[in-house]
Amino acid sequence: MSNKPQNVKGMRDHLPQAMLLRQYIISTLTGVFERYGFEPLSTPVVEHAETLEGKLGEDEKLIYRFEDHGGRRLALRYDQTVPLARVVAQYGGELAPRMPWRRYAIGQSYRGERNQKGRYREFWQADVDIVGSASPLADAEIVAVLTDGLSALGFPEFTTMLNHRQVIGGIARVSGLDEGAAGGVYRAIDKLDKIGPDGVRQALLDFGVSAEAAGRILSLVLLEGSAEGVLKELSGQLATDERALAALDNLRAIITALGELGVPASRYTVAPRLARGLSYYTGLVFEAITPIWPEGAILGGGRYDELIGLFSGKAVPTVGLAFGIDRLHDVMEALNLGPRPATTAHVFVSIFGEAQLAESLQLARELRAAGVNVVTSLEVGNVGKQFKEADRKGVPLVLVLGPDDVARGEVVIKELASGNQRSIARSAVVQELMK
RNA sequence: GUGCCCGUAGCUCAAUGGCAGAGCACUUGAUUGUGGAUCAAGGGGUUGUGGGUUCGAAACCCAUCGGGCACCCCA
Repeated sequence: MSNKPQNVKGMRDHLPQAMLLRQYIISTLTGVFERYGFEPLSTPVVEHAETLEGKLGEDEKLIYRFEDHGGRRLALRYDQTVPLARVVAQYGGELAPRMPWRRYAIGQSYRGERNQKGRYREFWQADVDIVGSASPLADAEIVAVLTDGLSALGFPEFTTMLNHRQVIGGIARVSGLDEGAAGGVYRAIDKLDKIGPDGVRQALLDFGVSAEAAGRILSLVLLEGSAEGVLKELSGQLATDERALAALDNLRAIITALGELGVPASRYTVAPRLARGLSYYTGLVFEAITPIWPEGAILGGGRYDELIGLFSGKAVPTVGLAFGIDRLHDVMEALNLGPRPATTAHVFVSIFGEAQLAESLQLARELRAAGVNVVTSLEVGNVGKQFKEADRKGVPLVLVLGPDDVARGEVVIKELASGNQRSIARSAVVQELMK
């Protein structure tokens, strides 16, 4: 530790190669969010510990807590959702004209888990929420943003699994379970993809669920196929449970709106097995999955109509989702998606010799003023070495202003990848490179 | 948070108790108007860190920091 510095466990450095892709992801998603009229919000990563406490259920043990110099009990934010709730309560009047408020927030959150691939103690999320609307249109719009976002990033294959908290609740109730037992049952169900139907059956029996009830739960949870078909089957099976029927109506309305928003039916399924851990969800829940990332969801979200009311005292219906930037990055890396520039500079301006120094820097200035990313040599002379530097750094173009070129009023532009070079008029260079 | 595996040059790895090495990368030169290929030379290490065992430790033991995997949970 003393000689070789190391990062803090689970907290990662992002070197330029990684950052270029991460910034692409962030700017692409930002573009999608703003096309839907979402507005940016930024809050500190540090909150009062009590702001985060009492919102997350068992996950609270993962919160980073500490005391500051003044003895205040503080915590690093666990997600962007609870801070959003705080902001809505704190600035209610100021935000009122924006309601229903579409807001996005991109930044890091912290969870004290043991890290694994795709799971870090500091991680970035792009969080998108619609605050102050209970309309199924809002739920559908969030799913549409999800679909557009992944499409804009170039994901070829992904599916969003949709479910509703009261469908899961209904399954538990018609199987004769009380609400108290439901939590463990949801967790068992959520593992279906990992442990298989028999594993879930065993887990249910271990929870004390009767064999008959376990069989019934399994048959419901295993339903799949077209969204329409699954909804119809669930309606029959859950006919005695009013809340579940209302939930199914809600899902139908959301799916109808999805169609109107242009989300193709191939992009989503109704999946009764989807539970999701966060305790604050009250309605729609969803997760996007992609076949090449079996480790888990690359994003997830849902409706949480009560969380924001915990601070403000009145219910503020809200639906939202979080893109996991780190997982998106890992998947895109694996699939070779997105642009892969080696560096930010597009043009390397070499400096032939002392006599050409001013002339070369002047050209660089003009290019920058025109919006071209330019790096200049910091060494004067030895053009061969300068070419080597440009090549090593991955800058695509090298400009040479040698004595002969300057005398002719020309500049040599060489494209390193192809090796092609040509000489063009000095006066035309800026125009040429702006293309 | 629990369990298991791992940490040697910038990177990938070798050396299993007895001289710390290779490939790639990097620097310089062959090449004073042009990178990549080739050839030659060179720099680079307290073997993550601290302690212990031993005549002798990269190797064995303990602790610690970091990485990976499975639980758990999730983005």
